[in-house]
Amino acid sequence: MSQTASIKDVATHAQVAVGTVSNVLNYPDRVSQRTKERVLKSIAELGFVRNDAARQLRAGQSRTIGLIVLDVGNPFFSSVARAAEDAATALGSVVLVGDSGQDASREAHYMDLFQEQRVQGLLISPVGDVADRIDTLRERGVPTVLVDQLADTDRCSSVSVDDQEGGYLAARHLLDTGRRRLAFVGTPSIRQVANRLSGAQRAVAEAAGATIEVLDSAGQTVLAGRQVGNDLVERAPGERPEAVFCSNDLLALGVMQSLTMLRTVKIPEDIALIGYDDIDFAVSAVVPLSSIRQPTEALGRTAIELLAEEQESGGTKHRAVVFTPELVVRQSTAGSPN
Amino acid sequence: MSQTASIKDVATHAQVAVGTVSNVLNYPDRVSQRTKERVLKSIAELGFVRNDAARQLRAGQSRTIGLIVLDVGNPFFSSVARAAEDAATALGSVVLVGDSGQDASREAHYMDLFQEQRVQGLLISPVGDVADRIDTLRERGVPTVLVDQLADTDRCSSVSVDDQEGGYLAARHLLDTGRRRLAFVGTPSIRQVANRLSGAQRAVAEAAGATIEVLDSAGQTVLAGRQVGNDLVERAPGERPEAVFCSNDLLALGVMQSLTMLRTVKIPEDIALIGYDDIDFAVSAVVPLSSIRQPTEALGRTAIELLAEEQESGGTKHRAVVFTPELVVRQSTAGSPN
DNA sequence: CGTAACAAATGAAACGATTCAAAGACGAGT
DNA sequence: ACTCGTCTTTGAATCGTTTCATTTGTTACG
Repeated sequence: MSQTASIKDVATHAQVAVGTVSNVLNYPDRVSQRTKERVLKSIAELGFVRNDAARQLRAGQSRTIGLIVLDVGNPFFSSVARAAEDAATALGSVVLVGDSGQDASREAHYMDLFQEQRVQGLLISPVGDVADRIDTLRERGVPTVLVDQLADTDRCSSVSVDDQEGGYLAARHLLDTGRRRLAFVGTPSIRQVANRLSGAQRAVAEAAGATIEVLDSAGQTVLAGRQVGNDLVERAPGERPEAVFCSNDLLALGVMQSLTMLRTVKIPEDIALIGYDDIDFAVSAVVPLSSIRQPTEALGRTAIELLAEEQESGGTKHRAVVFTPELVVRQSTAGSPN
Repeated sequence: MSQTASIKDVATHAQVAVGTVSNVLNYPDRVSQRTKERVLKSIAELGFVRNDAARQLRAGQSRTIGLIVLDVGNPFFSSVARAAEDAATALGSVVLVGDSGQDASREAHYMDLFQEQRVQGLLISPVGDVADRIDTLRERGVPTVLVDQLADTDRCSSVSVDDQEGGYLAARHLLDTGRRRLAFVGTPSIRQVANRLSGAQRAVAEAAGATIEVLDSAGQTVLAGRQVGNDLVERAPGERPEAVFCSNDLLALGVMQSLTMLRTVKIPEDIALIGYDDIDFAVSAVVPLSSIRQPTEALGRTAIELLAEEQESGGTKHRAVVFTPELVVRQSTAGSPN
């Protein structure tokens, strides 16, 4: 009673064989009504709870799906994670979320962990170069889906949003409102960020007399944004960009905090500001933040669907789903300069 | 090579006994340098990865700690979760996060799941009444720590923040700035929320001529807050409260969105607004949001510490750690009415 | 009455790691 | 040469499930 009862204890208590108890649990139809009742009663009395480790050992695979994100504190990722969880639950699986915090070693740590756990599959928004690692995982029968990053379809599946297009939309919008000297804030070592930047650069190249400088931030958090904002404030007014495109909303809100705290710079008159992701908090910012919206629910849901497809095909067929981002204009990019 | 190698395969390949391979992994000192090298080489060549299920089955316990929160999308909880993860990692454990979404059945689902996984321990911020369930868990050797809610110390340990005090601080602050007709927004069915409310009521009782009405929200999200805000906007101006205290910042930001969208109501002149948790986004809100700050990192870290204490004592000794919340005043509660 | 057909229940084997008592190897001391 | 002690290695037993070939029990039919 005090310690955990095993299936054997249940069998003894109900006076049946262990196989019968297992059948009651897994194939109730194979068992007669009478014994079923007896077994269920014993289970209740002993407070028996299946040991998942034993089950998994026998099955050779777990009912678990690993998800590695860049930052769970970012509403974008927590939204994707929740959608994935819901979709997985519907399939009888569970999602384990690991937070790499944009750190390659933490990412590797979680990959090791998930491999030891023999996860059904892996969803990952990678920091480092994980292509080789993913190949070996696939060889071992662990299908992987890249999340928020386009993959080579003959290596693995992916769900992503067209980041180049998103970057283009953002920069184009800033240029359309008359700004010429742009700045990009983010960590281009992350592929998604690099793509957003290159989209922005394309837009700049198309516009006469436009320039874009890159400000590498220390991370993609509110705090990192605040730091960049402080640097901007310290510049001579003429040296400041007319518009800032941040690679995500957290950064943008951080920049906004710094700029509005020191009352010298006005948004959007002096500096226009646009973010990326359109998190819930963007609309209620000091100056409501323009942003690029991504379909987070669709990303999470589709990731699970693709994983299921991979499993069915035995990891041979891959598919890349690409969603289109959407520009959301708010006050932070209103009007035109001067 | 293609499928996963077991310890037996490694043993064969390295021409040693399985026990030796196990020793290389767990007690390297017991093995001679030469065989150790040979075994490690085989491990690398075969790409062997430990099977956690088997290990866990033998050990009878996993290296996993379950954490059930009310809403991972809420930065308060993701911050607590991250702190707990970091503390657990330092102890060689892993935290699995389950999101109950304030739903008792989802909460029960995760409890079942974690019990099947034979987690080392459980951290939970409960929705429903889980006292009995926790008792049986303890009997089965699964220590539990209540997070963000005070527990009876002769039943289980807990880390919390004094919610009554927090509620008192918030309401008192509103009253001190001259407001008399207050409103409380939240879901008092959640214990924490109920405590915040009762603290606020105490403050109101102390102030002459002050009243507080309770607006039960559908959840504790930005969306739920927006709904409440819309209701407020539709009231005749004289019917509106002079100050609103929301049981968390998400709700407060939602209310703020509704109020500022329709330009008729001004914050803080017409309605003052205060939230709870002091999430990162509070400071960068349209009108910077006053709030009650809670020490999230300390909560997460301490939860893990208490769990360790429970484990050491065999679940016999319990301790309740209570932190003190702190009032953070910003523009949303500035000045006084009229 | 014999037996075929089907349903229900049985229990040993397997999954992959860890543990531990026992055996083996080797050198030092007598 | 023999014994003792230390260090290494061995391999069977174990954890709690699921699976599946067998056995047992029951009913139907010729």
